[in-house]
Amino acid sequence: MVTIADVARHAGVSISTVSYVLSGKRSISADTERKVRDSIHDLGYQPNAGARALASSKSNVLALVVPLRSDMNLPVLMQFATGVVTAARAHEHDVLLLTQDEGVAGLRRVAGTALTDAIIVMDVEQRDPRIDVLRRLHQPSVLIGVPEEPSGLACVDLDFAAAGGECVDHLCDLGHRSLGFIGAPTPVYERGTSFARRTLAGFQSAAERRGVAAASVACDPSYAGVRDALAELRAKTPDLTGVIVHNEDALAPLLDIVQAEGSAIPDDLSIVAICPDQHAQNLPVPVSAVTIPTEEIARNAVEMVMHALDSGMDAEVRLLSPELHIRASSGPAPVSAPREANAASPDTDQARP
Amino acid sequence: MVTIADVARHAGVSISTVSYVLSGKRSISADTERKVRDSIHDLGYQPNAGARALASSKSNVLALVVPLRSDMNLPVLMQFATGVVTAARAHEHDVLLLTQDEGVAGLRRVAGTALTDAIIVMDVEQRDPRIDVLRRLHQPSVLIGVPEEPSGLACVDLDFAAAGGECVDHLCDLGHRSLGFIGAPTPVYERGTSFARRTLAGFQSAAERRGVAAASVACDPSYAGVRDALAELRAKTPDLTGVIVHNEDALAPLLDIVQAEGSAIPDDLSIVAICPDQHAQNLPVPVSAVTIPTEEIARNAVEMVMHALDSGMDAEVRLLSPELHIRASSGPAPVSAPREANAASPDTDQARP
DNA sequence: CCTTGTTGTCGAAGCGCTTCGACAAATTCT
DNA sequence: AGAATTTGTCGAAGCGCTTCGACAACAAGG
Repeated sequence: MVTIADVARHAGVSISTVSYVLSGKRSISADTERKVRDSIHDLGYQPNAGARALASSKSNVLALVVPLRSDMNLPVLMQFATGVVTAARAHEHDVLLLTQDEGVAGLRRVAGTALTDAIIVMDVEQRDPRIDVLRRLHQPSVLIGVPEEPSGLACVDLDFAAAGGECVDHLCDLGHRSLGFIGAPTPVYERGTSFARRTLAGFQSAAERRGVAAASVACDPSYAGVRDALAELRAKTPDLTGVIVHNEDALAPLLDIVQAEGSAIPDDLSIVAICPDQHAQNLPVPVSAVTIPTEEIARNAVEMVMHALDSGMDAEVRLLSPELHIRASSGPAPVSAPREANAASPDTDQARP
Repeated sequence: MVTIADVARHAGVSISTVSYVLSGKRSISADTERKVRDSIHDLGYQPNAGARALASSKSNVLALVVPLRSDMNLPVLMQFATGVVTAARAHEHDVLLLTQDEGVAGLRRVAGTALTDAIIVMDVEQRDPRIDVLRRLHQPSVLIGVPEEPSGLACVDLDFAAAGGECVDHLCDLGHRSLGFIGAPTPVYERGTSFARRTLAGFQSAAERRGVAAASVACDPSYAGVRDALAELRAKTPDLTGVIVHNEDALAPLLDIVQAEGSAIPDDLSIVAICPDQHAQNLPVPVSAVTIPTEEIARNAVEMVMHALDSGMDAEVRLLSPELHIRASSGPAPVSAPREANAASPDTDQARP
């Protein structure tokens, strides 16, 4: 193994000089710098991470906590994770992967042993037991998601409430007066998962604002689940003409089911989704969707971490604006009710779920 | 920050004694051990990872390289990743996430700086440029997947060739004489991705062994892609009655398309998949499938790494036996050809793609 | 010309831990 | 009983790096 001492000897300078060439923390003459860099290159020197961490109290490693729940959408998580890694590498940092099931102990461990410099947490719940721990930790942290009480914490996320609202507005602008919302599986709401609740709230308040009928259901990621969800929605809102889907796994089944019953999209039923863009495109009917910009969220999270690391933490809640991409799945509301429903009272403001 | 010196003082012993209590590398009297453990607990001592790594030349961190390709199935990768983390934690190790796009440089970096103790690489290609680097690295590594020339390397994977064969056997045992294979997207094969090629090879040789007609196609993960793939398969093998799908994203579309054209599953067409079990279940028709045991593969990979770490590397290729779960999507071959096809010559051994 | 800075380099003191050799004390063997 | 082990503990030497203070050498200011 080549050490900094080897480089110093080879270059005919002192160890500290080599170190300063590497860190740039003191000025070095052009001549010396060249000699040192040549030696580094010739010897193939790579500084030892452990020694560095010990001496500088910086590990240059970020912890990333990913949920391990079967009801989470894995592709989205994976996109986040790789996005975080890519962004972190751009700032000379590496990423340590932690799973949810280590829970609070995992956070304490990586921070307490100084394995990492900072922590990024995904899939935050409204009242998450981890946020108290994070506040106390002597290590900056950034949440992807927004808890009920975000004071003192840095958070990034898509503005899911606005996203829900934007979908409602889009459909209302097309003349729809009766909307349904297909959400995540029930446990996701019961846990108080931040993004799921915020979208639903955004949907509901926008529907109220626009004065349209609105109903919402949770939905299991199976064909049966989607079938039930759609049936329930229609029971609650008989003249349903527009559905907003915030559930990646429900999208494909929904399209099938609707098609199988002989309804046309968007002529009989308009569909708008909230999901990664790529997902909305590769479906038999390209689906209008509010993009979940996973990469951008990841990049923001890393930038906030880096900022916290060198200028001290500030408790910012950064919500990215939603962006609606209109495709073939949404269109003008049908003139008469699409099914046998009573088209008489189109804007009965329905009960919320 | 509490250091080992604080603990030693608090317990009234020397630093080395505390260290030996922690490592168990020398015998300690029960009395001393208790005192030390109490002090550790009272002070909330957590050893500094960097110092440890420096002194012991062990970082207790594993690198995991995940592919970042859009044509890879993300859920499967995510399952691998969490499986590796969970298994690693059971052995007191953490996992550093590297993405493919750092390539060979990433491997050199983590090994050269002693950031990690060992490397696990996913999505290996037949002639992967990384394997040469891995061989030279002074750090053990385990591949998930099997390259063309695995000598000197440790590899784990599902026995995809056997999996392909098992699917063929299952269908042949049910009386099918004309089989199709729907594979990954074309680029996956072009890259020489290990698992994709091995499955295809297993399919082909089993079909030959059983003397049945067989055709295979690559398939894009979109409805159009699947539609084309099915059409191509039927063109090559007119009296097709059984399809083997090695492409998670093609499964749901395929079921739709078949259903939409009025064919019954499995009465007109049997379908067998190679994918994670969970995926095969949550479909409108539960699909017979050879499980991809992601967690078990991950566990094996970590165990091989651990073994290499304390007993030296041995270049084992460990292939896990496939396990077929029979569900509703596969059944006896129809007595007459299902479509307008010529049922005359059922075992024309078709050309391979 | 002497002070006052600047600039570039060096030596040495850690950072917190592991581990080796030493060595009393306790145990076992002749 | 004395020699030979074994057991439990300690001191100290690193591991490879960062960083602080010191200090020549040289430039600029009065």
